[in-house]
Amino acid sequence: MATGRTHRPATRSRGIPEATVARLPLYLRALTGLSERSVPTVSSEELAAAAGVNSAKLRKDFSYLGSYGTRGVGYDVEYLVYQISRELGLTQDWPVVIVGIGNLGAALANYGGFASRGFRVAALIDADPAMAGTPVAGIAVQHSDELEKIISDNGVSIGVISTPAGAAQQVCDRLVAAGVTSILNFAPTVLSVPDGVDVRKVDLSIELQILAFHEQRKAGEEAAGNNAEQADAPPLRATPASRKGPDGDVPAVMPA
Amino acid sequence: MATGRTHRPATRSRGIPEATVARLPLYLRALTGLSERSVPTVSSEELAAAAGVNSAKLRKDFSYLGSYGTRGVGYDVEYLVYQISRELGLTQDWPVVIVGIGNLGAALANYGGFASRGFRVAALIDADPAMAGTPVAGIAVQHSDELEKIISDNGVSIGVISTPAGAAQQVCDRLVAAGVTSILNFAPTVLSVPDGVDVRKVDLSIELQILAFHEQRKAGEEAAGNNAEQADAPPLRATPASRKGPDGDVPAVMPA
DNA sequence: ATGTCTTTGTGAACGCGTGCACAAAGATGA
DNA sequence: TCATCTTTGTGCACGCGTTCACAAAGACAT
Repeated sequence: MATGRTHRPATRSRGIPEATVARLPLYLRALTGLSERSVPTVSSEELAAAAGVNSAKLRKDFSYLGSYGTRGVGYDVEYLVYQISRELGLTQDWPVVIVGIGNLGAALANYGGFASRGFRVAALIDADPAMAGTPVAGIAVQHSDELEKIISDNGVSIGVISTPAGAAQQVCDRLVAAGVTSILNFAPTVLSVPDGVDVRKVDLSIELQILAFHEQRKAGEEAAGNNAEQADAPPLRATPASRKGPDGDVPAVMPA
Repeated sequence: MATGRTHRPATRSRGIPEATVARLPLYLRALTGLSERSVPTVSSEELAAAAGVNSAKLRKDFSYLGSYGTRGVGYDVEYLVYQISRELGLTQDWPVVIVGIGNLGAALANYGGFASRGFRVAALIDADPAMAGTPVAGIAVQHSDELEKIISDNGVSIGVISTPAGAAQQVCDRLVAAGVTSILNFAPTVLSVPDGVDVRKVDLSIELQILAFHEQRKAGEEAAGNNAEQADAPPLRATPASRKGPDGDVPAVMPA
């Protein structure tokens, strides 16, 4: 998962653990698939396999929602779809604005999964006056001057930021001031928001770096298998290449 | 954060906790900013604020890497940048392939943060023959027939999947068979991979649903403030709207 | 009606991650 | 050289999340 949790100060919402909430969409997706194939009931074991989790975990997750299963049989697919949808708040309509219609913003606007489950793109907003009026995914881009009015008129409470990093905090502030209380941030920056506002961030670069770490570790262990010494030595695979970053990435500067 | 962790079977790599690894890129970004402004040293308190974390957590994270600070002074910025980069494996070059050049794939190819830190887009691959040869972000798209050869020739170990959900598992299998051992998955599917292959997923839809949950909770609590009764009742804000899904989303079916 | 068999729901144990609070370390100044 | 002051590094406790293992519950057959 490429998501970064941000400050949740031990506020277990209505008794449902945050970790469970994060898995509910996963279950919902698996259940929707079963529903489309007209499967009437499903056991915790089967559903867990489809969602890629442990069956005990799944049962415990569902137990936070209530006793929706039938012992000896399993769970009623349609009923569970409805219960999870309701718990996640997907039975109501969520107007969403996307700010920053570059490559990524356009991709998000075109993303089918957006509209499919209660989320409706209320507006696309960009700071470039030249973009105003241009249709993207069938919706005309509006200039950021209109931001406050759009939020207010449409009762938008969820905003997506896909601007460059430099503009993100400013856009965030305006969204919050206009009434947005949930933000999905794609810009590589730490956003600071007042209490009561939720921020989730999606950061491609961080995900890649985490993968690189594990990749390097695999290569290091492999090399350690050949070598006799402890794996504490630097991995001796490939050329270190001595990266020359833009800001003078010198080999190493011993401190003091 | 919009990332989904996937199966890490308690394999704390080289003693560095997974949670710490996930934060290292955050620190690195903050440090790079300081480095560009030629700040020589930084205290754990300052750096923690810049990265949006607790200072004690930051110090503990760094303690897993070694004792790189100087008591009474703080951390040498350049030195720390180098150490974290090395630990994350960013001092070497990582060729990456992106499979599925739709809106999202194109956005990823154009994403600057990609190339900036050791990651190099080795190839863009798409299944549509009509796309072959089309330049995206300055790189000609290649047909998926070439996938195995590209992976092999360039020594690619990291693959990004931005195909539709239906094609993801198949692409994943081919990538793994060709030698890829780390996958960043943008398709809304659970990928199954053999042991030794790392998968991280980025799922926009899941992030939005988590936000919707908290948003609904806020609205519910607010309503409970006005109302006298317990907050266990359904939130009475806005119209439930009775979503009519594509697959017959009837109000509710009581089980048995 | 009774017994068997399947599957849920959960009590309990364990491990990881977080944050407090403080001792150790070193810089700085007299 | 010695005292003071700042900041690191970490021992410890606590809470959340995960997993095991099993009793309770219900379906189904006889």
